[in-house]
Amino acid sequence: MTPSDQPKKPYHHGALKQALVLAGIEILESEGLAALSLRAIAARVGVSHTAPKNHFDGLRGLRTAIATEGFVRHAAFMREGLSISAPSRKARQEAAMQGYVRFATTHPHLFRLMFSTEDCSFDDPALLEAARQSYAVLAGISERLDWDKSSAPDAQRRAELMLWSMVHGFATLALAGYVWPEASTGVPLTITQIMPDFGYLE
Amino acid sequence: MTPSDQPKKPYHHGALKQALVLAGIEILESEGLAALSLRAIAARVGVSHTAPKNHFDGLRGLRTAIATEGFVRHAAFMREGLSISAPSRKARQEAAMQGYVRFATTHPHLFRLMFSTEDCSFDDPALLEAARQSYAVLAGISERLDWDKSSAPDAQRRAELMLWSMVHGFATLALAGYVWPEASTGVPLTITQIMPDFGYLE
DNA sequence: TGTACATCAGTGAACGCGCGTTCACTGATGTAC
DNA sequence: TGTACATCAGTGAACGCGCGTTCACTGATGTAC
Repeated sequence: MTPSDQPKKPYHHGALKQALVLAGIEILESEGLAALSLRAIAARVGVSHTAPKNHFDGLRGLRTAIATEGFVRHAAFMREGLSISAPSRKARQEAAMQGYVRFATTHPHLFRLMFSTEDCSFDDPALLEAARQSYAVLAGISERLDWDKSSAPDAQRRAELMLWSMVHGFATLALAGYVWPEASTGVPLTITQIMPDFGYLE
Repeated sequence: MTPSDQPKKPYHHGALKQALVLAGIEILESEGLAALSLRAIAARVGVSHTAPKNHFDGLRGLRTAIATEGFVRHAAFMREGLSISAPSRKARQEAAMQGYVRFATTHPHLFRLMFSTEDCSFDDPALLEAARQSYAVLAGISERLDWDKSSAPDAQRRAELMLWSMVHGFATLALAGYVWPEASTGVPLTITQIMPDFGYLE
């Protein structure tokens, strides 16, 4: 047994950047956005609270990186739904939107961070690319949607934004606990239950 | 000129409770939610930072009162739109939803506070009542909406929640700057431009 | 009408807390030769 | 292969800041008689 076989705690972490992001997500899940400080994240990784400065431009940079990972998982939730969906366009549409909502309700604080101008820098290239991947999934299920019998040149983009608004609003209101009491009375409603059946072109 | 005619700064404010709420809204408009502290609000009114304790149960209570006033104004925005709208149901629907979005974009931080579980107590009776008034406006424009040709017993409630989700999602995404770049390319879209024409029963 | 007294509303100093930042430092790693 | 040196990554103490809370207080108001 050579000395190199002995367990040693390396001075350099090696993968601190990713470890900080994962620790940040864990803190979000268990304590919420307000607890997401540089000191708390560093402490969870077991590192000095000044260490993140070597990898991120302050708290805002780290939060942006966490939101980026959030968008990656967000897209994965929707793709996972699609992967087990029936092949019809309506079924795929429902599957993706249910994935969207399920992500929000499963990771409420991460979801909030992902859309918070206050906490994230939306001009960060990595964040934008990850967000774009989420949008691509949504755009995919709104193709040739016959939502207003219109063939205007921007019909596709309007349909995307309509579906996106609906599912995002539903998820956001669910997280807020449906502020208006009337909205949550009676049987629980799902995004599928409130989605109109738009039909498709062709 | 009697002594009582002289201007005097009364020890008791007289309307401190309402003054604190209004000062809080002003701080939200100019500095955002993070700046909304007890000390900042009290300083703006010109009062000791411990004075609010006599009227509110801490920062959370004051923030809840501010959100309550927010819902009052939110409903007023929608009603104002309705008051100058054409009488057709479609026109009224568009007017109310435009009012919803206009409130959000005009008062972004107040709007965020109103739907933030972290900052407000949604079980506060005054908040609930004010929120209910906003919901009543939305519910009014979704009456007998023929959105899915369905006459299921919960059709009305589902229609309300669908309209609410759509307009709330649109407003929220607008505030987030349409995180996905593709969504904001080309001509700017309004809630009216993405709203399907659902038609009405009867 | 006047007096005594309880209650209400606001003061201001002090406290402890967690925060992000700065700074001089040190150990680990990479590279030129 | 070895040496020198620059750079990278993380340390830990110290700092100042704004925060909400506590506390003893005082001035203003209301009420009982």
